[in-house]
Amino acid sequence: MNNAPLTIRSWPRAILHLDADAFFASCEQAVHPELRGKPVITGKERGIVAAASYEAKAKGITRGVSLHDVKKICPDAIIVPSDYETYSLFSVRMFEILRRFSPDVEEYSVDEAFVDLTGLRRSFHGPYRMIAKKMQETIETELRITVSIGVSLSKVLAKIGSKHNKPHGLTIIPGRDIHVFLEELPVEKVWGIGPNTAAFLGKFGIKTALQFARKDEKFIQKYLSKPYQEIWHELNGRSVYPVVTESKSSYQSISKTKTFTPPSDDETFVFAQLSKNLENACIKARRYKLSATRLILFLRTQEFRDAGMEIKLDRATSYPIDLFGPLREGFDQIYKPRVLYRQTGVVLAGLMPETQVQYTLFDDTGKIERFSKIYTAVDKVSERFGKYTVCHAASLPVKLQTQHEGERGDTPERKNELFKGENKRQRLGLPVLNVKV
DNA sequence: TCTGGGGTCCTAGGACCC
DNA sequence: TCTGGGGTCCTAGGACCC
Repeated sequence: MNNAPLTIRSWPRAILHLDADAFFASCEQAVHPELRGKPVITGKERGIVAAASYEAKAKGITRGVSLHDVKKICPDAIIVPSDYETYSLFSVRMFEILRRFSPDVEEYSVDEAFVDLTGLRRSFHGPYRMIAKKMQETIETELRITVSIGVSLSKVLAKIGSKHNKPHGLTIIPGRDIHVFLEELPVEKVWGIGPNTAAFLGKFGIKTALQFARKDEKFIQKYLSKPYQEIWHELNGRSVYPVVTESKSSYQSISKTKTFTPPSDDETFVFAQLSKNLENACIKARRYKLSATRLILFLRTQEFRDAGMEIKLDRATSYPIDLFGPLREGFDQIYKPRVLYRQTGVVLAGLMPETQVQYTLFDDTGKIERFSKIYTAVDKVSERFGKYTVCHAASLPVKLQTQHEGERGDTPERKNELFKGENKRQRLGLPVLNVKV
């Protein structure tokens, strides 16, 4: 569909990439000053390290380490559960600050952004380094977290820059210095090149990013597909990837998965997990006014073997009640008794806008309308009183269990004068502050 | 990184049509 | 019955990202 030929954008461009340092842990330290300077780890709810503060990293803690091991490596580590609501508020604030400098801000992930600075030197009366420095200072003083920045001719190079010096780094890679930064960089560290492609390139003697960038175009076109041709151009300072300003408004697919410990072979429990996945995915679909035409479900065993199946729906829907039948049928086909499962998952795919759903003569439109009313009401209740105030009976075993464990609910927590009185729903309406420079 | 949770895009190949 | 050429749509699966 999107088979547009590769185009190189006008150049030279000035692209900035910003990456927050140890984001989750930094947010915790910003909100709780008593944690500053201490080894802080988030991910308590999962049992493995989600983020580690630089103090913790210095003691040898890395992402993914089990909390059990953390206590051995670093007994004084402070372990807290991840608080996504707060991190997301920091994230919004961070993007807001960037937009004071340029309207061309891409919110790439919760802790990363690209900004197109091309042409801004004039209005800021100074070099790109100065603009970047100012952005960094503003974020660091207002939010009390640190960020690392890279500025170069393309997104791929800007990313290399922001990673070059962390934390609190600011790296400019001008065209004439590109080779300096690529020389020592293993090719698999380049954004978009994974272990598979790195292994393939290795067969041609390409080990570093510079060796890859220096290959001639004929070679690139003969052996590599479009994404890698694009990366090749970007590494050579020719911008291909634009900074995408529009915020995400739609989805190709919506998935919900859940890993549970310990693994279980209890059929009712495993199905309840799946059923909760389905309810969550449907809630999200309804929030974006999307309906699914395909339902994918899968189970993962303790040995990481997946069993899954895809079901085509004869009518697009976002109501669990339409989907429990197919879900159960699919489940019965892939579930094996006496096998230990550790994860379930659901994907809603083939999404289309709710308004475009076609009904056939055989659909009971009266019934559909009633479902619509019921779920509108359910969504309202959830919004006011928290998720899962109302849930389907099939998901009940999970709900009861998590209540028993005292799982943290969705109650908005206000922890800091930084976000006094704000919660997720309000944050979208935050005023945008203007800055004079 | 022996393994969280949520996504995207691209390509090849089959089905079907003229 | 076999043979061409050309196009579209859809899907499965690979590869990567944070």
